[in-house]
Amino acid sequence: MKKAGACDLKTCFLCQFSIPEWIAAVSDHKQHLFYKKNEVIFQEGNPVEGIFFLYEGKVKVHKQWGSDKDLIVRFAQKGDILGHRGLGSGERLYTVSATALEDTTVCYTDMAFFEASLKVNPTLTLKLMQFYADELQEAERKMRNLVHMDVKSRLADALLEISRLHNDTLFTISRQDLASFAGTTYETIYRNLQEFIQEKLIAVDGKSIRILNEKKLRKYVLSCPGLD
Amino acid sequence: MKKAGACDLKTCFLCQFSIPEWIAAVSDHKQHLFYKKNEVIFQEGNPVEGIFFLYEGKVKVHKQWGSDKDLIVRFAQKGDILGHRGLGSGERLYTVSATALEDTTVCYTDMAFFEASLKVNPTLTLKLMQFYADELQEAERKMRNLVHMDVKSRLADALLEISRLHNDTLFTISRQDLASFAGTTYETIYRNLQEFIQEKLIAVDGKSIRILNEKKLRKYVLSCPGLD
DNA sequence: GTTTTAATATGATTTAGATCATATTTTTGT
DNA sequence: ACAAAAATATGATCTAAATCATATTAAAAC
Repeated sequence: MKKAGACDLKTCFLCQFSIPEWIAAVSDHKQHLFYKKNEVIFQEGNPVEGIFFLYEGKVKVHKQWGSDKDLIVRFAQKGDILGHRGLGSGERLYTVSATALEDTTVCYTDMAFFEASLKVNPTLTLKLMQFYADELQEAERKMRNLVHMDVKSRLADALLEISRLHNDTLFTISRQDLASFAGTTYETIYRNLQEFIQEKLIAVDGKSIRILNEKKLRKYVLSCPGLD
Repeated sequence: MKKAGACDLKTCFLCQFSIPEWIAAVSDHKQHLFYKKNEVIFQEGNPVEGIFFLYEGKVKVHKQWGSDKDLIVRFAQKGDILGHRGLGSGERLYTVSATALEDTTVCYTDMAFFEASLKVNPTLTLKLMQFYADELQEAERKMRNLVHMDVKSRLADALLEISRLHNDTLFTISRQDLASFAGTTYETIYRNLQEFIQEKLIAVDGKSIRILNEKKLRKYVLSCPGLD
């Protein structure tokens, strides 16, 4: 991690929903930080120190299991918040890790200042609350998928989600991360990707994946009597 | 559902964190509702109409899958909020169902009034936000458990969680609900309960379960290199 | 109070997907 | 540029847990 100067005071969640009078204070407390690819931004189990707003780059938010297993709960990108789970009422430890998937710039403020900001800016609190509501819904949807959908459908869902995130049918991701995101193993992902390739729903070249037939892919997700 | 008069204006989340001047307005908008055992309080997919505060009884919050499968994402009890997922930015549809597990009294207000309350009472918003943060952490923890723990460990976790909720080592729950909560099938729960009985970690009499050896049960949950 | 319906009990069978094993290719650190 | 580490490829094997099948019992409904 390297410090990377001040921020523009208008892009991030904190600046966007703070009252104009508060921006000066924000300016004093915020700083840009730079993380290079694969660098850990914060680690599950460590004390919560601050909150991060993603400016540039992509980050995976994941829970680790032992030394070699992992579950990616979310991918974050420009505009997203990281470290907000630390605001709960429990122990102040990060319950997830965040790792940069590419070179990443974040805007950072310590938790004390962020909490002061919440007190001063009701709109900020309200927006953050809505953000949580959305994340919770998504987490519960994924929980249900893990229990009731087979791996192929979950992989289809994961591919569509990642594509949506990149706002592009072409994107790059490691099989390992794909496995951790779909809640399965590398080998199973490998095999199911092969099947999707055969069925001409996707095309793969190295680490990059292109979605060729979104409609059919979506059918896999919906093929079950569930709603969505 | 039956209407059941006015509320005491101090027990629920909404009253507790609203400024005194707002309580009169709350009084005009809140009402007690009564649901009997197995009655549906709200249903996944239906438009969000309001928010509920549990006064008495126990409720399961669940996502359905087809007509016969189910995942219980949470049990709610006295003091808990229901229907808050409706505050997200997406479509205003309930993303979960809520069903009374016993005769239940809730305090209800329509969403428009609750949202007005949030605007007027920053503390309320802040507390709700914290509540969400906790729920999100728990949801993600369960996600990880579903992916990385075997059924027996998840059952142990479920039993401990339900016991904690009841604040008692003795509680009553159907095998089916236990299965839906642990993310597995009735048969698998049945078998694993047998094993726990054999190991003298629990005792079962009809639908009631007593935890005999919390420590060993907890070991099952922690037996893996994960943290918690 | 009897008919339906739902929950429980339990063995037998099947299968999706994890694990293991090993070779090859790609990345990354120095 | 080269060694070490990580990611990928792919077949073979194993197993936890789902599914199926069928009694039995308990709870609701009429």
